[in-house]
Amino acid sequence: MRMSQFFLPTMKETPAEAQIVSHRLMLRAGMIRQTSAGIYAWLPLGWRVLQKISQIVREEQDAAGAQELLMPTIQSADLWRESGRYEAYGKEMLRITDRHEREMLYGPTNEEMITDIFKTFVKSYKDLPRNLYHIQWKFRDEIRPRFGVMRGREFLMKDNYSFDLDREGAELSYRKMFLAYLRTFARMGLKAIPMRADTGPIGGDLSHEFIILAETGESQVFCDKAWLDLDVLAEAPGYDSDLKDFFAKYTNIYAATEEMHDAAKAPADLVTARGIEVGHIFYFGTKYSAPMGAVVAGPDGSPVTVEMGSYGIGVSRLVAAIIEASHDEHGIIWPEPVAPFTVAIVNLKIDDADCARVSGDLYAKLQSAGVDVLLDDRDERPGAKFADMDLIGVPWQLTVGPRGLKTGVVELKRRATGEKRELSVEAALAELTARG
RNA sequence: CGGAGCGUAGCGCAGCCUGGUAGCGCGGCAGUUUUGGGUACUGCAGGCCCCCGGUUCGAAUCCGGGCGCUCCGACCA
Repeated sequence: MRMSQFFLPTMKETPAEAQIVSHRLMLRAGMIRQTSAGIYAWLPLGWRVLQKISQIVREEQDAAGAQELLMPTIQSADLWRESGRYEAYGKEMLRITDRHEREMLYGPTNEEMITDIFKTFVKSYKDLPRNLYHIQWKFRDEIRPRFGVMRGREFLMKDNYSFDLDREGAELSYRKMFLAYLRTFARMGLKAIPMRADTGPIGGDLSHEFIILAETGESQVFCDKAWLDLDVLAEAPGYDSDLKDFFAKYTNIYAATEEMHDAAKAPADLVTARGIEVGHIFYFGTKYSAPMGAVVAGPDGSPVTVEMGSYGIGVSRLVAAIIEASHDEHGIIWPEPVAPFTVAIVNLKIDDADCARVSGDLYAKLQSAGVDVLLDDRDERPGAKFADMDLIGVPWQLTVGPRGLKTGVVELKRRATGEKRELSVEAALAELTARG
């Protein structure tokens, strides 16, 4: 992307309404635009990040055996009457009436709809297990939306639903999602810690919240110091195993939210920190399948009510959560896997022939190597360019200026550490091509 | 949902008390200048002063009603 063409409205000043650092930085970096209380438009830079995050979520869901589909945002009230939640859900549900006076709603979640789809088509135990997911906009009419996309009313969520013949199968599905979530967050550069949770209105008796640690997190959490050294990507077993040992290991290390914390059970090496909830998984048995009649024929021909679980990741919240966990006074520090661009080329002097030629050449070669690259070809002062790059947090920043080119070098800066190195154009190209 | 505020240029704000030509900084545009971490100067453009009604010769300003937004608390992917 050429920055001169890119729709990127960055700001020097911070809008007054933004209270937390991720909200301020998202506004200043031109990622979002508020359109109503708790409702945001995603501008091109923000949308790129949202897609990067969605893609990682998608890859891990697919690897765990879940299949993607897409359900609508608007649902029928009748569907929710089947589970009894139409009345139970209260004012958080946005209710809509269509031109025929039919009662509709903007989905806050999809248990009813997926159960309806499932029961229509799945009639035999031979078709189990099934795990279906989608990434779709949800609406929950929060009393007080705040903190930007961290607690918006409309938000993008990955939600999926598992269907199994018995509790044993359902628990295996649960463990697979447990692993998938740990891997998903780890791939985004986050330390996410699963904590036993209340099941709340969704119901059920087995549930974990995934909480990432960030100084500015909303809630107090407690965990064993051992969590900080775990590397799930290095040791995780495959999805074809039963995952029992893995699950036991990870659930036996102490971790608790403030509500569940028990000082008597806490280890000596206790870390007290702030956390942000980015995912939540539930096993809830037949809570929806029973009232809605999701029944299959078992091996002996008799009807079996299926065992279900549901699993959610707040995709749009993750954008803010990552910023909360990774920023400095200059701006965002994107972990490379979710960065909107991996590399930025800063042409310091656009009317200098050498600068234009070298930066244009680097840009073309990196692009054809499949690297997400941003070329700053704007007629701005160097200070403004550097400030913008740090604000939007591009992990690798390659500065091409007349001073360096005299001796054939460019400067490569790593956003995360601030480390700068001078190297030849060829060496820079080789190093950055490897990041495609 | 209880409490507290705020709506004036794209953003941050002053003006309102005490009614009389709508302002400042940032940003934008043009130019000069500068050129390796948000340069300086000059000029220009940009406003249904949230909406509706009332008072008044005259309302951004006073009064009434509405709408929107924010903050603090109780609740939440």
